[in-house]
Amino acid sequence: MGKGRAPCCDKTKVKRGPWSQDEDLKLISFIHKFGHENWRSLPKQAGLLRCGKSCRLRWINYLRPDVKRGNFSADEEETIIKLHQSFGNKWSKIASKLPGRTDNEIKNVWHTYLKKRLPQSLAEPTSKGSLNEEETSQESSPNASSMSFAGSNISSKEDDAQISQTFEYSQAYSEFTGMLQEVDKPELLEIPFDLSPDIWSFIDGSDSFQQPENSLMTSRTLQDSDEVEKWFKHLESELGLEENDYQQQKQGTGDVEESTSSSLLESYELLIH
DNA sequence: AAGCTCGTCAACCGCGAGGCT
DNA sequence: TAGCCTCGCGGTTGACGAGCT
Repeated sequence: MGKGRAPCCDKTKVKRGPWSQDEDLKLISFIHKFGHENWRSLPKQAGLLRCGKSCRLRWINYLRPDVKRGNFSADEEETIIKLHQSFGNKWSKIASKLPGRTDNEIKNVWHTYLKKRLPQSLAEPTSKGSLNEEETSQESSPNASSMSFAGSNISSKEDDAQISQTFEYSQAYSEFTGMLQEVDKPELLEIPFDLSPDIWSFIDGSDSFQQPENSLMTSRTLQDSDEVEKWFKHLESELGLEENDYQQQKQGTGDVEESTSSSLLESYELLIH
């Protein structure tokens, strides 16, 4: 380890607190275009006054397309309780067994709700060391980085075995596994309706992204105009926008842009959930 | 209606792990 | 091998809304 800890960012120069819709859009569209190879440099390249950690958290916990929102089902709650018995406060571990759920979300649910539902004895994990050393060493596979969602890495075989023992409903578990494999496919990151770069420029209201030098993302090929048309037709129906509005936005008046950016974000959320 | 308390959840913080030079 | 850097994790905080007095 190095001496001292370099601050992750200059806290006087970054924005903190809740994210605005505009920031969300910038982050979404940047990641859609270029991926998230380097969280530290991402905010600068995306034109965000945020620290990389903040961007990463926002993406993982809220913005990524496969994140499942809304109340936890009884099955999910049951699963969390059982997994907590096995793993203790290994929230990312637990999250990896619940497709679309994030460690943060599970942690919150546990502390605010599930823990209180259980008798004291059950609210504590069965043993501190239930997650053995082998498992721990296998946890952070470096190659999980490029598309590693906090909640969607495929588990090791040892984990699988343990989980299978933990679950009585092994069938449900195998369904989970199948879903996880799906979720781990990078292409599922894609936002519905494959959009052309032009559209993304329009959505975030600028062409100001700095192309990362070593971006892994291949540049998107221009989609045929049918796709674009489909997208706008969909937006129009979702948002009740007139085609005129689109023309105005292309010319770019501030107010219209702002309201549209929020509408588009809503639309995006509608589409992915 | 106003003030207070409590619950929820998004976001922040600090640390350890591990890769790279 | 040491130092540096980034990422991911888990604990904690704080804003905000709902319910209660």
